[in-house]
Amino acid sequence: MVEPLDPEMFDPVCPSSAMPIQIGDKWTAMVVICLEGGPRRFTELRVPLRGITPKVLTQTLRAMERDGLVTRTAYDENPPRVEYELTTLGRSLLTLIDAARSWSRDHLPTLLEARRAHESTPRPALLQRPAP
Amino acid sequence: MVEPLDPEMFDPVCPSSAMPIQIGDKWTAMVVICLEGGPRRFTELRVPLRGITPKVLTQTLRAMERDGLVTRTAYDENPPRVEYELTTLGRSLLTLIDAARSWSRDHLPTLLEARRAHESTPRPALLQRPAP
DNA sequence: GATACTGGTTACCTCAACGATACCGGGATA
DNA sequence: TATCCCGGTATCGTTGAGGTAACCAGTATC
Repeated sequence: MVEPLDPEMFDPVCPSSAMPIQIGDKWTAMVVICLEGGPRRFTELRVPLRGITPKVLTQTLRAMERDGLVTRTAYDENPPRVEYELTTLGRSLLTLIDAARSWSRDHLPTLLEARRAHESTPRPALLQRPAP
Repeated sequence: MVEPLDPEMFDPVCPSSAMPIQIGDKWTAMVVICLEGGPRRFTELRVPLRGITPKVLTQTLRAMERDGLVTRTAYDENPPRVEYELTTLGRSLLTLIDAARSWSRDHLPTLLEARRAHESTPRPALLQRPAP
C-alpha cells in the first residue's frame, strides 16, 4: 500500500501564490507533485488540494491527459476506481518545478519585501522636476 | 550605442503559447528577455512586443517595478526619456526562463503531438464495460 | 426502501487579465 | 499656428479561468 497524501501538503495561505512562475494551470504543478510518488485516485487527490472542487479537478486532469502529462485508468469495480499516473512527459515537468521551487526559496522573500516596501511608499511623480 | 531590439524577436504565432510554463504575467518573461542586454526605453520595448498596447505595457512594467524586477529612470529632457533596467532580482529570473526554454525545446513537440493525437480521437467511455 | 460511496456532470456566476480606441501634456520644430 | 515626439491615461468591452451549488448513475449495504 502506498502512503496516503499529506493533507497539509499545500498551504492555501502560502506566499507561493505570489510566485512569478506558473506551471500549466492553477493546480497543474500541485497535481504533478501529488502524483510524483505513484498513481493516485480522484478522491485521493482532493485531499491535499484542499478546496479544489470536483469540477475543477476534472478539468485539470482532462487537460493534463490531453497534453500527455497523465494517464487515466478506470477499473470496472465497485465502488468505481480510477487512477491517474504521471507519464514520462509529465515526470519531465518535475525538474522545472524543482527549479521554480529553488528560485522561490532563494528569491521570493526579496520579491515580497520589495512589494511590501513599494506598497508603503506612494509612487513619486513620473518625472521629477525641480520644485518651482 | 546599444543594438536595437529585433522586431522579429518574438513570434506571435509561436507555439510557446502552449507552453505549460509561465513567468509572471503574459508579457513579463518577454520584457525580461528584452532587458537582458541593458536598459531599454518604453517605445523601444514596444517594437519586439508586437501588438502590446501602451496600457498593458505600462501595467506590466509597473507590476515588475513593484516586485523589484526592474527599475524605472525618468530623465527630464525632451522629448521625455524613460529607461527600464533589470535589477539583480529580475536578472535572476533569466535562469528560470532558460530552464523553461530548454524544457520547451526538449518536450514541447511531444506535448503538441499528444494534444494533436487527442483532438482527433474521441474520448472513450469513462468506464469500459463489456458489450452486452 | 433509504442511504452511502465513487467519480464525476451541469448550469450559473464572478472577477481579473487583456485588448481596442481615443486622448493628453509639454516642449521642440517648421 | 500647426505638427510631431514621447510616455503615458481614460474608458469601454471581451474573454476565459476559476468558483458555487446542485445533481446523477450504478452498486452495495442497512
